[in-house]
Amino acid sequence: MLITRSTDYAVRALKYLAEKGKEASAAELTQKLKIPRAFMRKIMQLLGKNGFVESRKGPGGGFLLLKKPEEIFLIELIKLFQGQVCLNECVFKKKVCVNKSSCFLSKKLGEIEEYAYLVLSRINLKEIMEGGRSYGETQNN
Amino acid sequence: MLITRSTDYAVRALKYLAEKGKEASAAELTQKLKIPRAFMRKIMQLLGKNGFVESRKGPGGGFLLLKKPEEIFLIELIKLFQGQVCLNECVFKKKVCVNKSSCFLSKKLGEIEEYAYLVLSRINLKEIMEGGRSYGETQNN
DNA sequence: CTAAAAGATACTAGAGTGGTATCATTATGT
DNA sequence: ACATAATGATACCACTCTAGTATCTTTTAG
Repeated sequence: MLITRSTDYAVRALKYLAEKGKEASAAELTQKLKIPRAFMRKIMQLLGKNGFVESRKGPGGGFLLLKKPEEIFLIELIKLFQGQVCLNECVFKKKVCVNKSSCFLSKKLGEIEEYAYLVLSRINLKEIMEGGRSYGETQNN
Repeated sequence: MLITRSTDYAVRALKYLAEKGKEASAAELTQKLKIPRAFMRKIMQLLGKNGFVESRKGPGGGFLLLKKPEEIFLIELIKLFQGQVCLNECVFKKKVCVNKSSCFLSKKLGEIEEYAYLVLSRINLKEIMEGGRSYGETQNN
């Protein structure tokens, strides 16, 4: 899949932090974004380890956004939560044929991959926040 | 994933049948294409049920291609072996957000999806056969 | 010192993919 | 008629990935 729930939750959480402009705890994120708590915590930990947010323990602690929204690109989050995006190999996890250079089908799939990679590389959090007011504000699953 | 092994095997089998121009048994396909026999049989059965090939039981029986290579589109095989391809919903199985109309991210993912769908819809077996001589002739996995 | 937070880590459930196995059915050739 | 060679139908298995849970430890505010 192009985007998994983990990546999506990460985007929602970062968006929330960016809009709030202040620290927020996992409990708050859980409540506001209606994401399972334990899952949210795991996601925040990974975001913390990778420099997207800073964490503070203890009462009143929580997570603080470390980057500007325009510096956070979707492709980074996809790589972080769904694994390395290696062009012409695993973006869509195709295992089609060994003769990549000469195989027509592989070339066509590669084109799709490149297009996807390009689009995903350009999307940043700022755009997501501006482009769709509703993103992350409602959800059913 | 964009293309699974089942779909890939189906393409290889159809390509083989098209090149041979005559009936071939599952045993022959298995041997020539180096695809696990039981798996190949399952794939051929599905191709048979869906009008791509005709099957003949009994000694000397096998499978005969029913369509012209240029009439077999990759998207059909993908739908058959990987499920319905519903635009803006399941091509990449994204479950991102409910507000599809207003969500920026969903729109962008939809663009990728559309592009992929378009490319896949245009690829037919004839092109695959002509475009890459090596397709299906070697494989390691 | 207590409680509230995050850190670390291990575990579980369900779905999808890739593949196997078995028995039933049909057709061929002698 | 009969043995055999083929497909049809169907059930099952192993592995991986995603989504989510649970538990125990560490840090820190008041």
